[in-house]
Amino acid sequence: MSFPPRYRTARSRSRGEANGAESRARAVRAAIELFAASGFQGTSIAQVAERAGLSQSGLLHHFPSKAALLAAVLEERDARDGEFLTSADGGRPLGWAAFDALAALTARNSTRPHLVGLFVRLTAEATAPDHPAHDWALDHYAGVHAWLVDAVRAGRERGEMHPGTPPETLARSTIAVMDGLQQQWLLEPERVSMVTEFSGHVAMLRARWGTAERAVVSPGSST
Amino acid sequence: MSFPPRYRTARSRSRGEANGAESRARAVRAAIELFAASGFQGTSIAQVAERAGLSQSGLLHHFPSKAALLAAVLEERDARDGEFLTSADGGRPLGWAAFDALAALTARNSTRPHLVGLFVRLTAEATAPDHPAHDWALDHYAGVHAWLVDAVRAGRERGEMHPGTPPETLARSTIAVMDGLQQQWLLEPERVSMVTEFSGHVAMLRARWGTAERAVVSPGSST
DNA sequence: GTCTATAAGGGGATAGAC
DNA sequence: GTCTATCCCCTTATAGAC
Repeated sequence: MSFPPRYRTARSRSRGEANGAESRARAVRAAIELFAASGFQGTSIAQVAERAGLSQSGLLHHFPSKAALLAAVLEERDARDGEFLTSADGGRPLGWAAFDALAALTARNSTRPHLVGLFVRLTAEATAPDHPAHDWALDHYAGVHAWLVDAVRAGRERGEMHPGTPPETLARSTIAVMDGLQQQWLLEPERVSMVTEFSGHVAMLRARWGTAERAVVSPGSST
Repeated sequence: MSFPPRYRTARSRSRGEANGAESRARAVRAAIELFAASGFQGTSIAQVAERAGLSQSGLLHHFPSKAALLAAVLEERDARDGEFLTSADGGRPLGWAAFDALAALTARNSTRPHLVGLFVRLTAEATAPDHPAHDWALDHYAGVHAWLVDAVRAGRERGEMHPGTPPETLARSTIAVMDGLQQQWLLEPERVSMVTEFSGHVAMLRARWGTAERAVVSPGSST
């Protein structure tokens, strides 16, 4: 049992000691930024250490290997945007509300290039079965896909969506649009607006699968 | 001036000599496969050399640097699927025909995981401004985007598509769907059918933006 | 908890023989 | 056109001092 918040004292600081948890957190933040910019394979732990203000071995004290550092990074990432897809009360948005939640997530993402870069690069690398983030990628997609499929089923039952709406296909392609837009936006941030394009996509889905209960945009209208 | 097709003779073979063009081509093929599986950063030129049946220096005789090898790989890739988006007579498909051409390309791609892996990994890496394939990625997206925008404009003028159809947004999101599906398919080839999902997407676009001149799928129908 | 030192190997690229 | 030998730097990881 240790007393939770240990702050640095003048004495400990002069001896080069720091709060371990603090150093660890700095390292994770540094790793997110560097993995985001150059990928996991394209980043060395020495670079991460330098940005975190640690020596390479100092860093490896907190994470036994580079893969362990990656695991910590992924955990942090999921924590940061998993909260976004569940409301404060733990309930999940259903029907069109789920698509609106994704649009909101896209809007937030467009202010966080770090996290987007991390995601785009990592999912591409992690396609390889032997990549340390491979299982994470599988879990991630399984989770989002199931979440969205459930939301569409609920939307159908509530009468927000046509009975013929295909949940799997809708989920799959919507996730694909998000990922593809992130990729294009990273490449040319000034030319591509993730928010506009994704909102357009959702509007189109509403026009195709929405029922009269909710706004159906007719061809030729703006927005 | 050299006499174009130089074949290996028993004598040259015994001296360890081979047709240069042949070795070069083997190297490019090997590089495509390895870059596809592990990315550019994740592949060493020694690995490429081994697969091509050359020593590392033998490989570097044909390509002065690893980046030069990458350039050759990208050139080869573009040659292989650029032909697909222009008809035999050099004309380009317009209106819905362009989307059908993309669907056909998707079908072909699903038999060529090598090229898909190459594309997905490389475009993700190449998002970084200092990546050797960055300019290629910019050109690639600019080209496909312009191609599709033109096709949609033509479709509107022909009356195949509603006058309110937004060319840029439609192009952007369709490309995003393709890229995103490729990514998901690479991760789980057995669970994801690029062809089915992309065709579904195109069918939805027809339902939303198509005019009576062409089939409009009504909600609830299959396919 | 953090450091220096070092091991042990891989990376891209060059020189020069054949 | 291809090879062997070599250079030099960067990589991950460990040992042990403080």
